[in-house]
Amino acid sequence: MGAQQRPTIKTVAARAGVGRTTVSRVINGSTLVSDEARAAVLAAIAELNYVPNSVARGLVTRRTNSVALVIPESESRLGSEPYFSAVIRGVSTVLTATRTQLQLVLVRDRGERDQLTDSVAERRVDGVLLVSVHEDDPLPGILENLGLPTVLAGRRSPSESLSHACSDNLGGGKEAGRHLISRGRRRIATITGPLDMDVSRSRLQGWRDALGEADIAPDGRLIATADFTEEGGMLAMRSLLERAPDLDAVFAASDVMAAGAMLELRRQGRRVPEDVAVVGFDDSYIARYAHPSMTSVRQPVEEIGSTIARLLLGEIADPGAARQHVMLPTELVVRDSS
Amino acid sequence: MGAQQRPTIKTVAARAGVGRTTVSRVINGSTLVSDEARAAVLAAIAELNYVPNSVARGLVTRRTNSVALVIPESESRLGSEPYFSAVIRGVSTVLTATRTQLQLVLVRDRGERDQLTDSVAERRVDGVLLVSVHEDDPLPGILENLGLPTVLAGRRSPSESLSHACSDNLGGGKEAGRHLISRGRRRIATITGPLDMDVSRSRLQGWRDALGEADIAPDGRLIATADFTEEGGMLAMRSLLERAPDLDAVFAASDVMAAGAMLELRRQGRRVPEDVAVVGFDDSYIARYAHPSMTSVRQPVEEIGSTIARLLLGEIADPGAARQHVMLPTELVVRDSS
DNA sequence: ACCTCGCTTGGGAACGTTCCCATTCTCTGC
DNA sequence: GCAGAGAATGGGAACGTTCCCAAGCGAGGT
Repeated sequence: MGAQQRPTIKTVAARAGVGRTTVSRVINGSTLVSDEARAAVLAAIAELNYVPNSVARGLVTRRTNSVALVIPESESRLGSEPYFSAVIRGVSTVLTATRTQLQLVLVRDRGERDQLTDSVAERRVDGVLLVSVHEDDPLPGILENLGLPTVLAGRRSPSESLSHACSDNLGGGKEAGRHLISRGRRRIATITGPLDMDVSRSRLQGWRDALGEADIAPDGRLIATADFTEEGGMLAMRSLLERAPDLDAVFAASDVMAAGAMLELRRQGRRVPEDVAVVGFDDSYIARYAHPSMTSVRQPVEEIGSTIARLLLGEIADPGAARQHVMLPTELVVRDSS
Repeated sequence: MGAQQRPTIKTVAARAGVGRTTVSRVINGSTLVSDEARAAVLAAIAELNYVPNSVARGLVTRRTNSVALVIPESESRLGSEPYFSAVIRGVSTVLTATRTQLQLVLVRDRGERDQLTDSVAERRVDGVLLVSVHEDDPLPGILENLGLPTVLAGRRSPSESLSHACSDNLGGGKEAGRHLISRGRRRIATITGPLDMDVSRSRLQGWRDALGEADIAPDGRLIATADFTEEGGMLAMRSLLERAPDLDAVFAASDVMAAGAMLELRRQGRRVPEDVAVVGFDDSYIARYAHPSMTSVRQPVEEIGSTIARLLLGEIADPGAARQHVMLPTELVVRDSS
């Protein structure tokens, strides 16, 4: 039972006493069908428990009603990095509403990336969402050449040509800097992400702008680069303390790195926030669970997810349409670490 | 450019000077092809940059090389619940290695679930992975009736008939109980998950067993049920403290609930671990980030993910094979909260 | 020298849809 | 009463692959 031959559009047509085409028209909501024919078809569909075969449909329509969401797993582990989970959630919300399937692709290394482009070339998806792209990432270019609609979460540079949604990283960094200054701090360090990513550069620039506004002279010893991991944040903090032992605040470009920094601060006997104030970025649960709870720049990650999904669906529906760039606001959430 | 007509198997055949079938044979690795024909075909494929159309292939083979991973989003938000991220990671690892696509389905409510069964009926996937099933969940039965290979992470009951992988929840609960007893605690409470889930019942039973071993009389006032959320853990803790103010330890069936419990304990002025020892379950980053850091029962979540993926691929390859049940060991990780 | 067997090969059919087009039927207007 | 328009309908072809089967072609055995 259960596994017997499933009905096709022909079976339905026979049962309803009409032709294949009429059934197809009913399924696809064409108006050029008489009421009685439509009723007969709908009855037959219900009786036979018929569901159209989406693969056969895809062969002729050249549409799969599914999009890929590509997440680079190498650099920031899904799970320890709540950012990705939130993006997935936002994307999924929009896709489910439009009955589009979500193909999740975790890319760990180069080999897997090549597989990905194959899979995309196999026309298994109508479009691609890319998260966390580096400036020199070849993937967006490849996809563009394949003529496949592509939308980014984040951007490769401020002049990004592909459609994308990102948060106001410059503004967020500036807000973090201003906040620390307003708390009376003057030796304010920063831990940035990889500098080949626009997120990192923008947040760094925001921090610089805030310091500039307050006429605090730039000091290279107060800048350390890490890789968005806790371990990296720890090491960066250590290096900062060596080069600038008198620092009294640090702005990290992610909560995870800020958590690593706080670990190192405690290890070296510096109190947070009394000796060193800390501000993170993301406002994930890590900020809430941290001890002391962490001040952090909130970015609307789930909304980024839903936005890129919406942009992609638009681009699939109308490939000729103009590319769109969306920037979402950030917001400082003040807690005990600053 | 880029979007011009993509080559088909016919184009390749013409270019290589052979028939369609020979090209197909080369692609699918048949040995019944002469070396020179194979060489010609491979050359043509390379020159034309040909990639087989997987949709057309799927139409005749009735295989899509993609499986669905279904995650109920309602009860435990992806992201705040690291369990799901880890499962996804494990699943993805195995699938990528076998070039199988992963369709991620977040199910929020009944309506979305119905869509899911439709989508499954449309034959878009070769099999389904279900996470976090409740005892009376209709989905496994529906899928079984559709004749679609189905594998569960976790089980509906100890006599689960479908293939599944789960961790040794009974053993884990027992270990947690024994540990607290070994710390000299005697009034040991527990916060369980929903009792219509086997995970919850098994962990509870393990806790009971441990208490029984130590000849501690059961006491209903020491049991509270929550829903695997932080909020729920908080409320459960409050209720426990009301009913049994003399409790000196609590075992929560998840880290998230344990975190909620710790919050409530602190609010009521009980020190952890001096007044009340706390043990969680999962050993997620929440346990590490908690303050004090949390003792927790580690379960190999990523391995559960890779196991169910492997089981599903096996079942797809050989639908007649016997169902398999895998139980993975847990391990107590002792930290400062106990 | 002929038959047979095994290795290669390629054409036809099928998978289940949608789209194009021709056909039938009905109704309107003169 | 008849031409023409427009609505409704259904058959054929196509989408790009795989599978079935028939056929070509040497070689080896009798």
